[in-house]
Amino acid sequence: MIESEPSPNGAAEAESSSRKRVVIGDVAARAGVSKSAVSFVFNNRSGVSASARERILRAADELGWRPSARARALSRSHAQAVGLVIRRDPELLSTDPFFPQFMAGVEIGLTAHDYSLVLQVVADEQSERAAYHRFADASRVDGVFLTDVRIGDTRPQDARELGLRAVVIAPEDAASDDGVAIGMNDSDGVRRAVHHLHSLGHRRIAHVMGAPMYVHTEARRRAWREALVDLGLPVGTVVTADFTGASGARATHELLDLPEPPTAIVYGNDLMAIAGVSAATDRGVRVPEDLSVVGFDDIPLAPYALPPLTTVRQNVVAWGTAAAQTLVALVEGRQPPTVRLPPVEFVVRGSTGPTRDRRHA
Amino acid sequence: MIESEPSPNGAAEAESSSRKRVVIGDVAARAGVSKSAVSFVFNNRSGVSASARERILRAADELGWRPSARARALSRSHAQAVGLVIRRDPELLSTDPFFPQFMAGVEIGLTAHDYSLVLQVVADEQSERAAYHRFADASRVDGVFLTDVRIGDTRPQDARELGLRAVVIAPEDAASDDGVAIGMNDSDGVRRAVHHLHSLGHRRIAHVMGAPMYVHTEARRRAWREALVDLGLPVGTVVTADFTGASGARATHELLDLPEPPTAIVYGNDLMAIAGVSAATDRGVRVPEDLSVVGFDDIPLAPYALPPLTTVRQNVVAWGTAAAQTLVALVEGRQPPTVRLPPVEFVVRGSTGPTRDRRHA
DNA sequence: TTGTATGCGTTATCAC
DNA sequence: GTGATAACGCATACAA
Repeated sequence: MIESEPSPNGAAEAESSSRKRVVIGDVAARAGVSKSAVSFVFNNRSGVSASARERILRAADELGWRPSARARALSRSHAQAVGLVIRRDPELLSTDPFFPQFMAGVEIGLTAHDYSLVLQVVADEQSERAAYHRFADASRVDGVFLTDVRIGDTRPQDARELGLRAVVIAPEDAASDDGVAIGMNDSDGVRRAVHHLHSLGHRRIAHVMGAPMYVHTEARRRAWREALVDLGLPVGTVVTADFTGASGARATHELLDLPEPPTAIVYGNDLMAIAGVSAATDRGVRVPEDLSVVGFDDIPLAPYALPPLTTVRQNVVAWGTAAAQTLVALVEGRQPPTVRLPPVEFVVRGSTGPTRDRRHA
Repeated sequence: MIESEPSPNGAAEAESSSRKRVVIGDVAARAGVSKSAVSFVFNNRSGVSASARERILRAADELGWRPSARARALSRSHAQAVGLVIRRDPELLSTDPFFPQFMAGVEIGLTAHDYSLVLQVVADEQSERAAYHRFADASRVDGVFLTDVRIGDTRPQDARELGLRAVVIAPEDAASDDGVAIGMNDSDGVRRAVHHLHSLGHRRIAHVMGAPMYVHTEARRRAWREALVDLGLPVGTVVTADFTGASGARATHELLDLPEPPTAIVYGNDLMAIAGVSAATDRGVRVPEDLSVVGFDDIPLAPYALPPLTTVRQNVVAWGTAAAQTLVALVEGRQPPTVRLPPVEFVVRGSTGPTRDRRHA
């Protein structure tokens, strides 16, 4: 229970908004010790007797004092905060289930260490660079999360040059050795999707990929391709899209216009997949009778799509927590814990089904 | 273009990660002035000659110096940061288009003033209170945004007692006088939805509302009711849900089980509406032939739902920007600008249609 | 314009 | 090992 009401014996002058801020000296005076003693107690350092510690804690509690993050940041040269720069088009930002979940997970890891998360949402690359510079130059944060990693991304090096610690969130197999990485496992989900489709009898399995600049886009495409090869299936057509609904619909039309259209499509995310179903339906192609569709993300709407969407689910919250723990450790100069991320789940719903010949068989 | 490469004449010792942090004194020395002069220039204050200003800016640029947010925060007793505490269930968080867009808008308003946004995602009320206390006690932020305002919410008062400025984001008509508010205009959108349905011949128009604790839930319900009354229509059935897909589906079944089921339903958000369509379809009720459906939010998926969803769109980004400008002004003791928010839009798509008798007429 | 005190903890140095 | 004292971090406010 967090209560900051002034202790009854504290003082009658309290409660007025003009109450002076309680500072470490007040606590020290009340406990009859020096400021350093108070500081030591609040930083879990030895050198304070049990009785003194007791008095100090009580005094602090009675006065409602907590160390000022501002003063602490200055004297420690340490912001006790980490940053997240999100570069996304506004439209994509509000569909993407990644960031909200990731941030929720990050908080779990940060709150435990009393770190704050400083957020910056930007629209383009120039603002993104500026954002990292602001973080570093003004010493607002000690480290940053790097998400949406792009091919040839220089941010890991940039961060290092700016003196920021960084944790890269990227597909495992794309994780370079530039700094510590939290590995996503997109490939596994896509592989399972392809295997699932194969087991339903599909042989022409296409892929609609997202914006090609991202390493996770490429990771998913590669996983799709490799799974097909492993299964001895022909490598199907891949169409480049950009994760938006409009692009997913367009890509779907392209695929269905082919002389030999696919009987199944693996999409780079749920939004494109659902838009793809919509596009297919518009032209009389039924899902899943004529076309099976697999998404990626398992957005909360996926079960309510018509038909309910078969898709890949990852535990993004767990990544966030792991990334936060890692970054805090890095910032504090500790060895990052080895994280164990939960495996991806493949969720079979109504948008995938047996090929026509199988069904008739 | 933001570049922090050490000036060519800067020093050869640069680039090493062990470079000492450049401080204001270094800039002052290089420019041959006092620290105060440098400070004045960087705070746009008079008292520095044009030539000195010139030298100072050049020196700072060459050294790549910018005032440290940490030191500035301490000496100004001002964090130059504002906070946003998001309390949401993980599931709802990742569907809600509100927060990403709101945050994107907030950034626009904050970046202009060089403020940072500190974010905290929490799961329950106790953590929420703790989060505000942490913000205030540690002086991490100067003000906060209060979103998802609940009925009988004490956060405006709490914030004041904690010494935090606050901007409340709530429906216009629910805005109390506890602090400054940015008025959302949910009512207008709902009213237009009801009028739209009425013009299509609907007379039994139900409402599926979200979690009843929020003032915006209630604002939408009231708007629905008042619109019906204004039009001389009977007040339909209202079912309480909680903004999740599951609750929307359940509520829809409840409504369709009525002896006289509605011919149209206005939902509190798009997720429930789409889940409602799914539920209706499952039991053979066709949308829009047998049932018209209106959502709220216009999520990016709305155009790709089957059928495409008729819904209400608000410019949440604009709110965010307005809220940020207002909060910064408040924090800096200025008169908040009068904001002019764009009106809501009502987007008619395929999920609403004429009633059966109209169509046959 | 400049020197200097100030904000508030943290930490190195010293004394017991 | 306990504890106190003083310097430090860095920019800003205010008197000079």
